[in-house]
Amino acid sequence: MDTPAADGPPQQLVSDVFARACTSREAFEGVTSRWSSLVLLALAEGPHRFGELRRRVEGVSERMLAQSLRGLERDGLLLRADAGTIPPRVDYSLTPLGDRVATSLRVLADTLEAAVPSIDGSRLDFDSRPR
Amino acid sequence: MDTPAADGPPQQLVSDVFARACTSREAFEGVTSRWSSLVLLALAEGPHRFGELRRRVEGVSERMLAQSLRGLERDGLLLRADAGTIPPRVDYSLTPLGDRVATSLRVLADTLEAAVPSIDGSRLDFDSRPR
DNA sequence: GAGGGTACTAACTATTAGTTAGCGCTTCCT
DNA sequence: AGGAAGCGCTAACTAATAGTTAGTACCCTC
Repeated sequence: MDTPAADGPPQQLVSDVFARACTSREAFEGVTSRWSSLVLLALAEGPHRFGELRRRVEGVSERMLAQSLRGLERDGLLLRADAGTIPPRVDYSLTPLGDRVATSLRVLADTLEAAVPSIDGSRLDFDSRPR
Repeated sequence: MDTPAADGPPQQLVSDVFARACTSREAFEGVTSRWSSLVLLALAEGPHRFGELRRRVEGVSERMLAQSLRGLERDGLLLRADAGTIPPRVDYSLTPLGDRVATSLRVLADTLEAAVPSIDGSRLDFDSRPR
């Protein structure tokens, strides 16, 4: 942060995902990690309880789900609302930042879903090639 | 693919990232995996050679870079052009699909880069909270 | 002629993800 | 009334995956 007398456009991005120690890279890795991205996608459809997420995100274990939720909560992408009742009830919902992130992930997922035939073809071709 | 006589909008998405065995989920995981996403981001800035990518993507090992490149090539997201010369020269560039994917990742990265102060604050707050 | 760059790969180890079991409590089914 | 299932986790253990080190065969610069 050494911009002594910068009078250019309001804000300049000083953070860089390519930089190993940058918060944005850590957050990027957190967001794109296997289960977190799917959790965000699920929450983009509306608030969910723990068990609902577990069922929605096919194949996630309770351990990984809990871990992903903690990470996303820590980065301020989602809100955890513990009703404090018995039996327990905890609701998860996206913050505005989480919603923006989830929106980009949705675009990505849509692109990939639409490209499935192309991808399948490419894989077949690649795998049939020698070496 | 069981849409016997659908006459609605041209194409309907039948693939679902939430489904464990779906190609789109596999591709999604491939694309969002730790190094692949960074490689795509780097290639979005233009074609790169192996060594250039290695230097651009801070912290990647040659093994992981090679592995990521194979995966992305297999899914048809990038093109590998081996000059066949000695010393070796291999150029990597994005396909149209890879470019679309990289664009979404760029949006995601921009969002996160801009949110760094917010994320740092959230982390500090989260970590200072008891338990 | 020593050192570094080219694009990798094989073998080994550290880290991380996944599995299993359990917690105290409630509600449903019989 | 007894048993099973669901709730939201967590600890301990194991399987998978990521990262590290070293090596390849050749070239160019100092």
